[in-house]
Order: sequence, then structure tokens, then C-alpha cells
Amino acid sequence: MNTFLNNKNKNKKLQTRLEIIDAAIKVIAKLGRDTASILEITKVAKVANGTFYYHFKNKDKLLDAVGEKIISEITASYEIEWKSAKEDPAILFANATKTNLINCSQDPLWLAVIIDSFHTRGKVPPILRGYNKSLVAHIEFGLSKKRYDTKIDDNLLANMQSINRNALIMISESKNIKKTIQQAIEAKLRILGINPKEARKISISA
Amino acid sequence: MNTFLNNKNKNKKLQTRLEIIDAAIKVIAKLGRDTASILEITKVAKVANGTFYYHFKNKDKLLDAVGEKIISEITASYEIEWKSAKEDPAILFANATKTNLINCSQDPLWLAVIIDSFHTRGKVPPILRGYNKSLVAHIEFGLSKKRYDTKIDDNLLANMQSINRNALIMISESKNIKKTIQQAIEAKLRILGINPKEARKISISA
DNA sequence: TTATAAACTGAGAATACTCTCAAAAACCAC
DNA sequence: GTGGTTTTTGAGAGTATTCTCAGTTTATAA
Repeated sequence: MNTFLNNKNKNKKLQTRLEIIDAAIKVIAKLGRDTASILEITKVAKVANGTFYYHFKNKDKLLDAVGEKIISEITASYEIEWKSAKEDPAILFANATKTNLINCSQDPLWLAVIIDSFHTRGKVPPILRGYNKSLVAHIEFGLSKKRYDTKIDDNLLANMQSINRNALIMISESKNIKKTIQQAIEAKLRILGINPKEARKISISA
Repeated sequence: MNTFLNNKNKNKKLQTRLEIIDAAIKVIAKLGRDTASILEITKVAKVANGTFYYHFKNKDKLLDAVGEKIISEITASYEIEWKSAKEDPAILFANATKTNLINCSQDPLWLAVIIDSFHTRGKVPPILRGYNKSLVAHIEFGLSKKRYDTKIDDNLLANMQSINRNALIMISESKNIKKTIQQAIEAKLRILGINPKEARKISISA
């Protein structure tokens, strides 16, 4: 009998897979995506080198899995607040930014991996894709209410992302988290075209 | 007789050194700092692998040399405009930003190396150090004239740098250079606390 | 022309990494 | 337990990279 779909088997396989992903997160947090080696990851995961290749075709596939794991944890709560569309878009965006940064900061390992994911040559890393989508939605909403003075383009999105990244780096260096988040919100709102004083007010009360 | 200080010899040595640095710039532009290998660099420079180690202790020293070469080319003209201290700091800063971005864009190879230099784990790469110093001077000048509404800290500097980096990436992808520079200036001024409309005006006329 | 020091060469030692594969172990239905 | 399937193992093939070093070439002072 083919036991391919057998539950216990499936769980065992899944278990090992998850152990490898967790080990990868640890190693990537320490060394970065590029320097992290399969050898080191399997050592941390306490499985044989060959086991890795039973679960993942190659390093790239592993990185995708790591990205998906982290993003699923982080974006979950990001969507919830998105319902109440009558509020001021700027305040909504400020809150979303705050929630997002706090979520990213929950686990120092995630934090390191997320920061690392910002360094890439060329293609957008999987971790950032979902974030970009919500970002565009937020800004479009604000534009539709004439609240911002800007246009959506790659440059704007890149700048928004960079502000996030810089805030995460500050947080990971255990600078004052609250103040860092406030500064990130203020910078984003200012770029969007909220006037400086108001941007500060909103960022402080977020 | 010791000919160590002999000029012709010195020139020959220097020549080879420069050839290696130029080759390194080509290879780094293509592959990035981490992936660029000594082997590939010496192949491009058309010297033996051992020659590299006659000139540089290791890869790190080469990277320093590359950074210094590029930064010296780029910051040279950056300082000149810095004399006329009676002007509006915002306009001065806008012009400096423009000059800087244009300088960085002169050679697509430099551009690639500079962009690459922004990705680092930990320490500030040599290429960016000089830039940071001028940046702080500009902002302090504006603050002293009550022109900006912000405080200087790591976060602010990082955000300024990121805006530059993002602009350089856009330029390297041969997006509209003029518009990209304008957007970078506008974003910087807005973050500094210039109100949105005025920031746009200054950025357009820069 | 010749002696000497500087500059260069490229083979190869040392290391590290990715990925394959045949064999072993673990698991499970019966 | 038995037999068949899934999962794990780790040795090792293949490749790449950094750096060393003994020997060769080149440049030049005398």
C-alpha cells in the first residue's frame, strides 16, 4: 500500500523540514543569506548534510521557505486593521507602520533575517513582496482622499521600504524602539506630503 | 644600491596596482563585492594570481583601495560649492545632492560599485564615510539657520543615505535621470522638515 | 655588460562549499 | 515479525577560492 499520504509519515517529514528552516533562520541571522552554508545549517539542525537535499532542491528553495515562514507570521496581524476605511489614511498608515515594525521586532532572529532580506542584487526578495502590496494599497487610499501630495512609483516605494529597513536596523541595535518607530512614521508621512508639524503630531500619537 | 625609491620602478608598480584596481571595479560592478573573486579580477587585469598578492595583502585591502579611488573622484567637486554660506541651506543642499548624484552617475561601473557598497553587514563601508561627513555639515548648517525641523541622528542619516542609494539604483536602471534626482531632493527636503510644496519647488528648480 | 633588487609568475597546498548516491535506519500495515 | 516504503546518513566527487612560495623575468645603476 502506498503510504505517501499517511499522516504520521507526513508529520515526521514536515518536522524535519521545519527543523531545517529554523536552523536556517538562526544561521542566516548570524551570517547573512550569502555566507550561510548548507553545511552549517545542517549542523545546527542536527541532521546529515544529505537530509537537506532530500527536503530542498537547493539553497534558493530553502531561502524561499524561510521567507514564507517569516512573512506569514508577520503579515497576519497587518491585515486586520485594514477594515475601518473611514479614518484618516495618514493615521491608518501610521498605525499599520507601527504594527508592522513591532511585529518584525518580536523575535531578534526574524529581525536579523528581515533586515538581511533587504540586501539583494536585482530581484525583489520574497519576504518583501507582500509588504509592498499593502504599502501600495495604503498610499492609494490616502491619495484617493487627497491626503497626500505625491505619486506612486518605484522610487517612492523604495524610499518607504528603506525607512522601514533603517528603523529595523536601529531596533536590532536596541536603540530606543518607541522613538525609532515614531521617527519612521514621521519620515514616511513627510515624504508622502503631510506637512512637517502634522506628521510629527500623528507620529507621536500613533 | 637600493632602488626602492626609483621613480620608474615606482611607476611600474603603481601602474600594475592601478590595473588591478580598475579590473576590480569592473568585476565588482558585475558580480558585487562578495562574489567578485581574486581569480576573476586577475584574469581581467591580465596579471598572474600571485601578482595580486604582491600588491595587496588580501581582498579587504583591495576593497579599501577601490573605495578610496572612487570616493576621491566623486567628492572632489562636491566640496567646491560649499563656500557660499549666505544662500538658503535648502537650496545649497539641493544643489549638492544634485551634483553628488550626477558625479556618481558619470561612469556606470562606479555607479554599480557605489550601489553595491551600500550593502554591508555591520561597519560603514569606506566609500560612504566621506559622504556622511558632508551630509552632517549640510544639515547642521540648515539647522543653525532654523530652516529645518528635525534632529540629527543615525536614523536621519541612514534615511538620507537610503534616498541616495535608491536614486542611484533608479539611475543605473536608466530611468529618467533628471526626474529621479528631483525626486531624491524633494524626499530629502521633506524629511528635513521643509513643507511639501516648497520642497517640490526647490527640487524642481535645482 | 653585468650584478642586483624589484616585479611578476603559476603550480599547488589548504580550505570550503554544493550536491549525489548507495546503503542504512526508521516506520508502518498486515 | 515481515515486507515494502519513506526518511536519513555520510562518504566523496566535483568545483571554487584564497593565499604561499620557489623560481623567472625585467629594469636599472654602475
